[in-house]
Amino acid sequence: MPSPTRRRRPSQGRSRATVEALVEAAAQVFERHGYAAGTTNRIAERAGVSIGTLYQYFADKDALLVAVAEEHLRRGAAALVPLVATLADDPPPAPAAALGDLLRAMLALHVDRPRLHRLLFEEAPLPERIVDGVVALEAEFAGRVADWLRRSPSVTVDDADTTAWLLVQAIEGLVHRWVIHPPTAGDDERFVAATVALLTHGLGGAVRPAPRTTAGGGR
Amino acid sequence: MPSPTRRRRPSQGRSRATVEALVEAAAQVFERHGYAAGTTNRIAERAGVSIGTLYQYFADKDALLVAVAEEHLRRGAAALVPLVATLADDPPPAPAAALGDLLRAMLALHVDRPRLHRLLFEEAPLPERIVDGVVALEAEFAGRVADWLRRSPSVTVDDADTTAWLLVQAIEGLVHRWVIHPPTAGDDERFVAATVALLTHGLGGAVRPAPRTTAGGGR
DNA sequence: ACCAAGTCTGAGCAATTGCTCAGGTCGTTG
DNA sequence: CAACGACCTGAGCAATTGCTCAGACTTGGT
Repeated sequence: MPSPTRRRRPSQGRSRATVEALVEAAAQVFERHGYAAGTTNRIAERAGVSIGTLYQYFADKDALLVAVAEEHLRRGAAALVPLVATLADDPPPAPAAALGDLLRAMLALHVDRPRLHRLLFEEAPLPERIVDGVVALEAEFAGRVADWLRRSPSVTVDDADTTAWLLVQAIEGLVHRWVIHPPTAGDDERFVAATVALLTHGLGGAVRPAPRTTAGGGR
Repeated sequence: MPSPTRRRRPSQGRSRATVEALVEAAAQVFERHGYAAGTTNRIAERAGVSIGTLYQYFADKDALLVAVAEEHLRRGAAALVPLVATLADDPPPAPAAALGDLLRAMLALHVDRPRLHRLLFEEAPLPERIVDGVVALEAEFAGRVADWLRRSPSVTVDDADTTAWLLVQAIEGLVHRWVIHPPTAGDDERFVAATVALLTHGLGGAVRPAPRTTAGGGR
């Protein structure tokens, strides 16, 4: 039984290359034109095959989108799952280090094709199956983060579950907004430093080495 | 000269009511069906007028979307601008109170029609004029927040500008995600409390009344 | 060389949809 | 009442687009 997104299984090397080219072309066309204006004819043309070939491997336009989303998700999970797993280490990783690593990993996942992820999960009509998968993955991450918060001696939060959810959502959302509308061009480390400081110490954070005892804002 | 989004200016009371009904119908139809599937015929039907009437007041489908966006923005600005203005008070408002007020105001703006704002600024093809307006408003807010951070004696951050940007984006993004995918149903105060705690004190925050003096990163 | 299965082609069908326009209805003014 | 303009109607046009199908080309095994 073929995958629900595929119509025909490629068996020879030639057709496997065709399918790869189609998924890549779909990602490019969707990224550039959006979902509605990303026509199947354009995708086939971009992939260098005819429209008939496209419909031999994909049941409909949605199947193409799903294939792109699955590929994107696969890469994201591959990069983040091991990182999140380290939160279970003993002793638990320090907040600043852990959050910085996560932020840098998320940034790396979004530097190229920044519009694609947004398109996949906000603009385009992904089937519930995929959306549920993402929600489940986020929930799993939040659960592991909550455990980590509870096990960390330097962390004292009232509501570990809600705070963990906030952390997961904030990291994902802020990285997104940063890569799409950066207020200052490209200074990624500045973004990471400020975000880590905000999340670990809040507005009272960023204590400089040996600060004056007088009151005074930063800088 | 008519507004660029309008074709004909309504002069009598009857037609003004028609235009209002059309904008409201467009908001409902776009919210329910998305932009692409929100057909102009359906909007006209929902508003109780014929398709011809719709095109007497709106040049094209985009003009309808722009009218909805402008209305939405008008309400948002009306609710948030006065709140942000209080950040310039002397003495500066306490972080917890100010952030809590902003969060509650944002929540109130999104409890009904949670999908609409997302659709307007993420799915639909808004003209640059509108997007630039939003970016400018966010930038103005971030500027006022940065000033407030610098003037607040209890706040010590390294990079007030970047932190202010992070606060604005985090509040907007987290409220969005909360109203669309709340992990636990509807406990808004819990969300506000946890967010305020995270943003003001970070992971070392939420000091319970009379905590022990034992080790702990808390402040 | 031959053939069966795998692979590819692309003109065109069916359905959707944004939008027009010729003509109708209603309210207001002289 | 008459007439003018504001307002409204809705069948249908033009263009787009997802997708089909009948047949041609390629490959690999015998």
